[in-house]
Amino acid sequence: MSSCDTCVVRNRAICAGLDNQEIAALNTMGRRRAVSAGEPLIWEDDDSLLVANVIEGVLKLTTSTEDGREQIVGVAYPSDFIGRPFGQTSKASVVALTDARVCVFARNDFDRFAREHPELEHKLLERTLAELDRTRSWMMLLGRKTAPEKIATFLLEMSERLNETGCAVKLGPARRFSLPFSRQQVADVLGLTIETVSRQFTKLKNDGVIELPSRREVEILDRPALVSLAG
Amino acid sequence: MSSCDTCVVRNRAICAGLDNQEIAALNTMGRRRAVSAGEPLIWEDDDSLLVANVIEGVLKLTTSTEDGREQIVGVAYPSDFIGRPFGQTSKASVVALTDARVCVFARNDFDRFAREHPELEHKLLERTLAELDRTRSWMMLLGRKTAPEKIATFLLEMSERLNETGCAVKLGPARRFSLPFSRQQVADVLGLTIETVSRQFTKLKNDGVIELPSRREVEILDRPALVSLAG
DNA sequence: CGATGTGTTGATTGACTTCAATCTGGGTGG
DNA sequence: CCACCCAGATTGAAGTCAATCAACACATCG
Repeated sequence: MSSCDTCVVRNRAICAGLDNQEIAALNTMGRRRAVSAGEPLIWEDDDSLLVANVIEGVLKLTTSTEDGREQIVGVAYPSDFIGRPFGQTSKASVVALTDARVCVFARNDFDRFAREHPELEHKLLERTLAELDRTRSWMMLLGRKTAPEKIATFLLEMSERLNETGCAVKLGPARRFSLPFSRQQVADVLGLTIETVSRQFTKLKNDGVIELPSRREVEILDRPALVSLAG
Repeated sequence: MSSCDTCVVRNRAICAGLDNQEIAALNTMGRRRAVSAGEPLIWEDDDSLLVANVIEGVLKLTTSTEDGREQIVGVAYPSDFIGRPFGQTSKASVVALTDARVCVFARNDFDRFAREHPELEHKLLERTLAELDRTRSWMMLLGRKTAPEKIATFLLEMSERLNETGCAVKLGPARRFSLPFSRQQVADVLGLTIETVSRQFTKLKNDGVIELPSRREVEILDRPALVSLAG
């Protein structure tokens, strides 16, 4: 009985496209693990001992300065791959934002397996290239955009990313969604302070661009306005 | 007569480790191209038609907003790989900062060749993962560091990167080097304005941390101070 | 030697942060 | 059941860092 058989991200994760024998081999190497909200999975600057596929939930990748400033450098959704294969240390911490389930592998085992299975490495390469693209466009946001632009861009990105997590069918961007981030975490994504995030949110609400049914809920009332604000 | 035979980055670029037959095949696909300082090689949002290895010189990867703000999202040195394989469009422009020589491939050809040569894809994966690490640590700088910290971090990174370009032997960081960037370009790397960059440079000079023999030259007088300022 | 592009320096402004007070809502124990 | 608690969020006032605006310096090149 293979747990891969029942895996909901089986067709979207890097495992997609592997044959039954390969899946079976991967299955013996990996194991499921639950990570509850707030719990860390990987520590910055630690030896890179494990890698994983996200099955369910959302996790943040962060780097910190010695004096405690934090920057969220990536967000992992279901079917995303996390950890640092082929490297000695992990340059970012990984912490669950929501309760999550992941499929973890010892990095050594995974590295060896990947090198023997070019199709898997290719999937990983495609994913890494896409992540690099996304990360670079986020650099533009961090370096050159104003607070209002950052918030607008963030909300648009959220409304897209949080909808992909469903099924294979490509849905449009969500009109209403539940943020997996606290205000502080939004600030850590955008390179702002919690107060600035709060102020910008209420401004958008007062301007009739969004509605905020609860702390974590966002409803986009005027998407074109948001797009125009995103710069 | 293969031009790869005489290639100075042959043992550091992704071509390293390929056998003679593979090198010969790559050689028929690629061609050398000179790019003079300021000349673009790839345009943002254009179809991704070519990829390349940097043989000599330094190039910048940039993204821009509609209203002309620019952010440098990466810098490519000799032996680095540029362009977007396995993707329809390039998300960043590539422009030469200095006179440069590159070895370009039609993306189609390269993609096909790479898929048939797992060792090459593996090299590319390792490179892409390393670049992602570097990019993420730059996000921390952009989002959370102050102007003095940005400048100090930048100078330290320059003193390291500009020395790796030599030979395979691992040299220590350079004490003195020539920036491949104008003040405006330094600003575009750090998410600052040209005036702020200039002021921070002169402040470091007045504090005896660095010397500025000419506009492009930098000499590090007090590295520990710089490390401590980098935050 | 002027012309032009690049860099520096100064004065002022403004956006975001910081500091501080208050609010809110979900959970708990009396 | 509801008063209380408390972390998270909002709002306000004041401060600061970097941007902007503006003038000038310097080098390179016809």
